[in-house]
Amino acid sequence: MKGKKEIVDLSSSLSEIWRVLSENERESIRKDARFVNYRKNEMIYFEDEYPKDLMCLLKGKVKIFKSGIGGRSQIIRMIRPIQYFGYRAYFANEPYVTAASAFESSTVCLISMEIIEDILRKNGDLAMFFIQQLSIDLGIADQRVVNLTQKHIRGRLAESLLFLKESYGLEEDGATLNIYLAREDLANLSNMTTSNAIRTLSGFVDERVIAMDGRKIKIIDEDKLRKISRMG
Amino acid sequence: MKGKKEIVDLSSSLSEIWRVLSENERESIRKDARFVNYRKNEMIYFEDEYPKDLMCLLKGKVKIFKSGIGGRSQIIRMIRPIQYFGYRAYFANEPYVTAASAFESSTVCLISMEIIEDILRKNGDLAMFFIQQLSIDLGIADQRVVNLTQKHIRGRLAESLLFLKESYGLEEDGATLNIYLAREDLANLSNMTTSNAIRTLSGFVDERVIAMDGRKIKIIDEDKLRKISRMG
DNA sequence: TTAGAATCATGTTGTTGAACACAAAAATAC
DNA sequence: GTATTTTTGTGTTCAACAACATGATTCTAA
Repeated sequence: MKGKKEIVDLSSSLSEIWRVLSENERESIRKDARFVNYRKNEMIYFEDEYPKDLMCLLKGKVKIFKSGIGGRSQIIRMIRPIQYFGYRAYFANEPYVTAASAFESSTVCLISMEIIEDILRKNGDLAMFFIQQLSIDLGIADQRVVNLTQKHIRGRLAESLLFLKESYGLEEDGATLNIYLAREDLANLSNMTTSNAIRTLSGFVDERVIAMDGRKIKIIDEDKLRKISRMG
Repeated sequence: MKGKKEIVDLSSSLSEIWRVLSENERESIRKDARFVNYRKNEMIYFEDEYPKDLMCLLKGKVKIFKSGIGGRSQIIRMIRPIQYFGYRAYFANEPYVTAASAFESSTVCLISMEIIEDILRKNGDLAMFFIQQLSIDLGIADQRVVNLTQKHIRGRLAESLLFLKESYGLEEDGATLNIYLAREDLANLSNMTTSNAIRTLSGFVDERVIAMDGRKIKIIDEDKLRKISRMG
């Protein structure tokens, strides 16, 4: 019935929740699932909109951000493939308090939250999946409050670089971050101005902690980076 | 079987979860529920401990905090009676990343998390209760990241005062905050040093936004306080 | 019981350093 | 070749910190 372009294999794409579902449950999700492509920098949802769908990133990179005081934006989290997002606001019964945009060309699978809620009310394993995700994210958010408020500028930037490494990994050379961020995005991730991101990055290059080539960032001395992240 | 001192009525004390439970489920909770009193400033749990129990504050006030860089502590949230806490770490399968202490003499009801997990895997309503709580808290944490990092010192303090009003209400005079915090705690809540909390509070008194008498804080001009909180 | 000691919370001030705004140049992308 | 991004420099603001003063409370030993 739905478009024929869905070559995507749901069972492997949504693996984490697929595992815990019955055949019936899978069927109702199959019927509803939609796939949407977003171009680089395209908005996926906006602050204050009402959430309707669970989203699972299949391909690409997505940033979740908030516009703060004077429109200054703060990146809250970054999403990588096979991560779910967009469900918090629905569960809290609120409009989105964040916005999401495709950081690079991305594919997202959408599933109606109402269907998900129906299923999880009967399926304890699925309920536990969301409880666990939310609990992990809440722990990260609590840690982030302390990191962003108490660490100094170098520590915050070092931490962001390590976070990007954990999230998206490295390229074949085993050193270059597998994501190319504008200085401005790096700044929004680390709670600093673009100027300071640039200055501090240059500092790291001088100290031979990283190397840069345009937006490519190579981690030279990860131990030292960790030390900076802990101390400053 | 259990101590006779439990005059506490579980059905009204745990009302929010009690409503959604079957008689069987209630019985297994009744059998396990324990009541513990904590004196002012006594620790309830410590960072890095393993979580075992769901906690429900029945009486008193509790603060959840993290020790950050150089032992500087950051208050993450404040708990008021009939709020649940202590479950996040269990669900995330982690040791506590925060600590909790009684802010004043408090009574807590403890229920084994294993029992709770067993029940919620079969009871979709209970599962939704925790999903909703976690979702709300995660939204607050995201907002908090922006508030604490982007607002200026006056805005952060103003926000904390309004938060305390929302959380614990006012005394009979309709103006005095129904919680007496040390300047240090106020500072830890607002991400500033004790000196700055004192300085900024004095400023608010000069501007006739609040009045102070020791630890008592009277909100004189709530509109102005809101304006300060919004503007930064 | 009370004078004094010790401790802690509160309040004040000056200094220092960090981070920001602004501006303007250089490099790069489209 | 125009626009955007990146880079560097300068002056200013702001908040952390240290050092210190004061007052309240608790403890203790005569």
